Amino acid sequence: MKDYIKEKVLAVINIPEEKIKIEIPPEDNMGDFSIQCANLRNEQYHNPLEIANLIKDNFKDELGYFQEIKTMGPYLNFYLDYTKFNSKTILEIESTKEYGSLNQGHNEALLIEHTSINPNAEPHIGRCRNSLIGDFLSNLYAFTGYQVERHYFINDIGKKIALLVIGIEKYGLKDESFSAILDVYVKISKEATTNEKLEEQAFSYLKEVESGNPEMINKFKEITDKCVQGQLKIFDKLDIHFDVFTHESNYVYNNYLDEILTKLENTGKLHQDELGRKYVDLSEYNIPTKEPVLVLTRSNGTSLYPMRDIAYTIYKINLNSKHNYIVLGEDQEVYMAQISAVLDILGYKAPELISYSYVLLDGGKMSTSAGTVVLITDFMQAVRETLRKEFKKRNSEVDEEKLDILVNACIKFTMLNVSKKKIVNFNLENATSFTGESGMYILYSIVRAKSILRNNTYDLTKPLVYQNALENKIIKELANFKEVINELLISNEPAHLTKYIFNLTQLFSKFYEQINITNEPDLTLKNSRLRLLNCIVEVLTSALKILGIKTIEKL
RNA sequence: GUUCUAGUAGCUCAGUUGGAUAGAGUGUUGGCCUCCGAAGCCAAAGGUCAUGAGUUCGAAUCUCAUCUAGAACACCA
Repeated sequence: MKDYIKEKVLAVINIPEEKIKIEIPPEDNMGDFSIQCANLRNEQYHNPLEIANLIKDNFKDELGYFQEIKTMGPYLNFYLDYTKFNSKTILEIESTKEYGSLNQGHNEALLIEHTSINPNAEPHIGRCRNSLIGDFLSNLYAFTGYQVERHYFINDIGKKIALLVIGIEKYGLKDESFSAILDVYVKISKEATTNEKLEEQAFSYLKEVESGNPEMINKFKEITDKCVQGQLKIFDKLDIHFDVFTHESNYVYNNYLDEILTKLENTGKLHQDELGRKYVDLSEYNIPTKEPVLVLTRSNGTSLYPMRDIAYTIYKINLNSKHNYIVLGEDQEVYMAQISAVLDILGYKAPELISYSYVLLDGGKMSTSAGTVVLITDFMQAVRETLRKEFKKRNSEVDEEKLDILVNACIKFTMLNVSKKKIVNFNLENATSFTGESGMYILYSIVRAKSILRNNTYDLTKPLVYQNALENKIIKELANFKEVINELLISNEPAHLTKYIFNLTQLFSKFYEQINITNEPDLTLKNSRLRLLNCIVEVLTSALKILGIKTIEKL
């Protein structure tokens, strides 16, 4: 509709297309679309009021979408002809398989890496922000017609893992569980702060891995794989899955790293300092580090993480150089700029970075050692208990399968409802509440709608009649879904989608209170309302699916 | 110290490329179940958009400065 208005305005006055901004007026009585004509001034047109009148008088609404076009000061307001617009929108939603998707991806492949948590850590709510945003993006791009491949990088070597291996050799494991491994890690890393010999031993283990000692390599792999299994179990509960796993160690005991170093050497950007460390000169890239370099190797010749990461990233770029995304915390922004610069030197285009801010716990930083951390499993448990209590209060029961869905809905909606760039101030009490702006409210509303749809039948061939301002408003919001999706592909901002979902749900709740459906005596009206209800459910279900939230039929 | 990000109602947050009277949720205070599921709906109160200047016909939005919080900046990953 906005394109239509734009096209017709351009036919009236001669101005650059990008100067025309179609807005949604703040009040319902101001129409459905508007143009602020002060923006259209140039050498030819001076007076906004005159411009508004000029367009109004010459606007050719060939398809008859508008019942009225009015000026209000410098504003030009367009009033939709709802009888036409409503039917058109409802029919489009009913006949489109995935309304909102315009197949923007044209079935092209898209690669995204997210989560990639260190094996020695259990996911907490801070880290899982990465997974939730990553999964949201994966779903969004899949919805819009991309063939999405989700990648997970397993950091199975490095000092921390070496320490873990040493710890298990020293203390053994009380059982095969993930938490048993984590216990050992906590113990050994504490010990390492006072015992310098442990660090030496760790480095010697790493050296053996890099020189290809198969026994040592296996030790590392075996332990980290167990860890990853533990992590994946947790993500499985969140309904988050991955397609491709890559071990960091792959890039260590073959010649891959040497090849990259040779290539870098040929560009003249690779240098070695007096301690024998190899580093890349990034002085041409304006990266805000004290020294404009990126160090790739230790003085003993073993690789540092950036070295392996570059190798891995090149592997990903070779798989997909066109649509390549990575989700990282804001603390990695400068690091990523360094990696991108090195890739640029080597002639590669770096993946597109999606970054997000920290999660603080009740205003303070989360710290594993201080115990001020909320593990995702504990968070899920807390939400589950709150839900159980609420069901009990209402003397109703809920099975575990439904609880799984509800818990996910609460967590995902809460976490994705804050803009990526904003720090989340996490408060368990707020996060587990589910009145108002919450996943529970959304799912509950859908259940109410579905219960009406279940108990009534409707006919898709009968004419559509709407005579209520609220219905007009809802249908306009449904049509807006396409634009929201388009905007998401640019902003990659999950909070925009949660706000849309909440807004539409709220409109539904008003509709539910104000307008009777089942008992409406006029069958045409009843049929039209049922079809509208069905469209609301369709759009909400699609939108929730992008957030990674499933819906339920009954509570 | 340098660079980046943020600061909007008691609390948690929206506010799209500058545009009409700054919006939600939550909490508070009232009201609404004989009626499609009250985990809901309606209403009221609640604001120096951190502060100060500037640009503009017009600023929560752009620029500069200051304050506050967070992050990054060479052998951690």
